[in-house]
Order: sequence, then structure tokens, then C-alpha cells
Amino acid sequence: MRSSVWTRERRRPPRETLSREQVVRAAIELLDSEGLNGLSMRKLAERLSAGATSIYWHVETKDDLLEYVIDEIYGEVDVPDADLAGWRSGAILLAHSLRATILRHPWLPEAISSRISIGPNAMSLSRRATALFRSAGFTGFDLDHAAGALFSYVIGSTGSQAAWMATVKASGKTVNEWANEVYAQALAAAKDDYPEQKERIADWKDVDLLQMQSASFSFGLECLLDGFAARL
Amino acid sequence: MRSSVWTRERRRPPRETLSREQVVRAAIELLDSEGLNGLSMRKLAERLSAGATSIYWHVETKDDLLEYVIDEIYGEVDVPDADLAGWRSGAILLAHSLRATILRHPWLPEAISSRISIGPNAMSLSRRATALFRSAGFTGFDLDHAAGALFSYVIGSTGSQAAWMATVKASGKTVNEWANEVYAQALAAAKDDYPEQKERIADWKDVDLLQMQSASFSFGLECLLDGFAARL
DNA sequence: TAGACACTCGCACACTGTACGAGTCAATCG
DNA sequence: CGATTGACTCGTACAGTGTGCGAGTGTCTA
Repeated sequence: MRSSVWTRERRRPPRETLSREQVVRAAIELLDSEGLNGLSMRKLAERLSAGATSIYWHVETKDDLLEYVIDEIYGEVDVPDADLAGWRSGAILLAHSLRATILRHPWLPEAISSRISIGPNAMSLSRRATALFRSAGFTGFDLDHAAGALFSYVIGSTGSQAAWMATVKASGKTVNEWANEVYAQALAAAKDDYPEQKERIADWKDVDLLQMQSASFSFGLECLLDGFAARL
Repeated sequence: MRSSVWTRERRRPPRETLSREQVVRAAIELLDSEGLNGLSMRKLAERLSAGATSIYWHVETKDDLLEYVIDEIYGEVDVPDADLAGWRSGAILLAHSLRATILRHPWLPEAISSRISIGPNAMSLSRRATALFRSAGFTGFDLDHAAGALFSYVIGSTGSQAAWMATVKASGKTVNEWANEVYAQALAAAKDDYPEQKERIADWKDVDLLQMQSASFSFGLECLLDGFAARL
């Protein structure tokens, strides 16, 4: 008779111990509240009530930890099933889900822009995204190109927006206070140096920054999808 | 009588001194050769044959230095004059120039993704880009949205490609050696876990990675521009 | 009971950004 | 001419970083 579940099921000692999942979760919390520069092994250890170097049993280096963290975040992105509501609304949902994920974790763009994403969740995300575009009718390389373009646009656009929001937050002002100040400065600068830009800047008076960013995101997204549609 | 050599030789030019431009240039060299993590004030000082803290006379903090550096790089991007060859080929040239700039300085995406770009060169770039889209016929917010979407896409797409290239470089292999290895691994993984992906992966055999990235970039770019065109 | 394993963690090291204050030189002033 | 000023340099120091090492602790298996 083969070893029973009981004797086999002793992977973890009863002693309460750290786990990689715990470390990763705590790191995400720290990143969300203090940003990429705010993450240090010592602060992370403190949050886990552990010694700083204990973390290194569960994770090879800080860089590795970030790779786990990033893949965990990729798991938060929803991809609609290919044949639920058509490829286009599927792609829109995917794009908005990715955007929301980035806005929830604004340090993500900086973290991913220096590494490639090949963790299991990233792979699964990419697989489901290509399935979506296959259902649209794309084949061959165009499949990868279309999915890649969508991700690139969403990350580029949302990354820039996240940077704006971070700047606002760092200023200690509310979004609209800040927007009004920037508007006033831009208008003053234009009056002196670039009078021909005055009308364009005047358009910005009293806009809601968040709504504007959302509209800007959708504009580019629809353009891209129109381009996809034209190739089917 | 003209001043003799003697008296002229006694007139030394003002003490040879550091300048912000010099610091910025040296920082860019260091970044290009060692990446964002390779830039430290001490290494930069060494490259300038100066004391580490001398740099702080010309630059408030390291973060400020990076802001100067980034704006300097924005100055490398070409924007064709609006009415030279039509907006579409103008936008294509702009996109390719920005892409080439990023590939020359692959640390750029990571550096810009955590800050907003409001230096003089960035502003000038943005102004010329919107001029280009105005000549296309865009007005109002669509002007900013279109220009923003183009930048977002180019930065997102090229940033991801730069990350791949960095990974290849770090592996010490040539691009194609590396691509072949990844191909083999992906094929093996798919055979075991996702047999339905086999054909898609088989397509990648012996592709030229650089050419593929360039094609992928152009694909997304043309899609985006098609979407722009449809709104005019 | 002995030993192997799965962890924890204090210490140490090389390195980071940068505040501070003393030092050096050229131009200017009296 | 000497004194003063202001632009610039830089050594020292400090708090903080990632992480290698090796000694410790508790639990399982033989």
C-alpha cells in the first residue's frame, strides 16, 4: 500500500511559520501604501514581525520577490471568455480591468518596465488575451501583435496617468485644486511665450482631471480597436 | 603694442569647473552603459573626476538630476513639421523617432514611468506633436487625446521591447541564440500543459526577434493611426 | 535518542543618497 | 596692493540599503 495522505501530508511543520504567499501579500500592501521606493526588506520584515533576513528563506533576492509580486498582480486582471459578448466588448473589458488594476497598484508600471513577465499568471493572462483575439478572427502573428498592442497601449496610457496621480498626491492637494493651479500656470506661461496655444489651454479650465483621463484612455482604446476591426 | 605671450599666458581662463550640462551628459553615458541601477552619485563623480558631493552644487538631488536627464533625452526626438508630408507620415516618423530614442536609452521607460514630464524639451515635443495633429484636422480635446495615445502606445510598446532586449543582454547570449532557447522551452511547456497552443508557438520557430518586434510595433501603430483617420 | 530538515535571525559588509562645514580659487573693491 | 566676496569643490559622517554567513531553534523521521 502506498503512503497514505496522512503520512504524506506533512509538508509544513505545525510551528507557525512564514510563507512565500504571506511575504508576497505583505509586500503588495507595503508597495500600495509607500510605493516602489518605500519597499525595503527591513520594513517588510517589520510588517511581518520577522527578522529582516528571514525573508531570504522564502525568496532568493528582492528582485525575485518583485517578480512574484508582479505575477500576483497579473492574477487580478479579468479576461472575459472569448465567446461571451463578442471580441470587441471583451477587449474593452480586458483593457478596463487592466487599467483598474494598475490604478490600484500605481507602482506597477515602473516595476514591470524593467523586466519581462513570464510568471504563470502573466502567461495565463496572455493566453486568454490571445484566445480573445483568435475568436475575433485574427491568425498567425497578428494574434500576438494585436494582443501586444492592446497591452502596450493600456500600460503606457495608464502608467502616465498613474504618474500624474502620484504627483498630485505628493503635492498634498486635492485633484481639482491641483488641476486648477496647473491650469493657471500653463495659461500664464502660454500668454508670455506661446500665445497661439492660448485657446487650447483655455479649454482645460475647470475640467475634471479624472474624467478627462478616463476619456483620453477610451479615445485611444477605441481608435486602436477600430484599427483592429479594419484588419479582420 | 600687442600684449606679449607672457602677459597673455598669465591670463588663465576661469578655473576649470563642472557644469550642469557636463553632469547631465556624463549621467546619460553612465545610464546607457550601466542602466538605471548602475547610476550612483559616486560613480558619476568618478567619471567626472570630481568629488561625489561636488555634483550637489549643480543639481539639487539625484531625482532632480534624473529630471534634467530625461528632458535632455526628449530633445533627441524629431517631430516633422506639420505640413511637410501629411499628418500620417508625420506621425509615423515621430513614432519611429521616439522608438529609436528609447532603444538608444533603454532605461528611459522605467525612469519616466514614475514622474511626469514637464521640462522644456518635453513641453516643446508635446507642442509640436499637437501641432501635427491639429494639421490633421483634430480639434479640442481630441488633439490632446490623439497625441497622448500615440505617446502612450509608443512608450508602452517600446518599453516592453527594451525589457526583452535587456533580458537577452543580461543572459550573455546573442539575440537569436536566446530566441531559439526560449522557443524550445515554450514548445516543451506547451506540449505538456497546453497542447492547443502548439501551432501558435510553432509559428515562432526561427523568427528574427528584432524584425518581429519592429513588425509588432508597426502593426499597432498603423491600427492606432487608422483609428485616428476614421475620426477626421 | 540521534540526526536530519525547515526554518529564523543577529551580525557584518559594501554600498547608497546627501547634510554639513571647511577649504580653494578668481574677480572685485577700497 | 591687500581684503573681501562669492562661486565652487570635497572629505567626513550618518542613516539607510540589499544580502552573505553561520549559529540557533523547533519538529519530524529512523
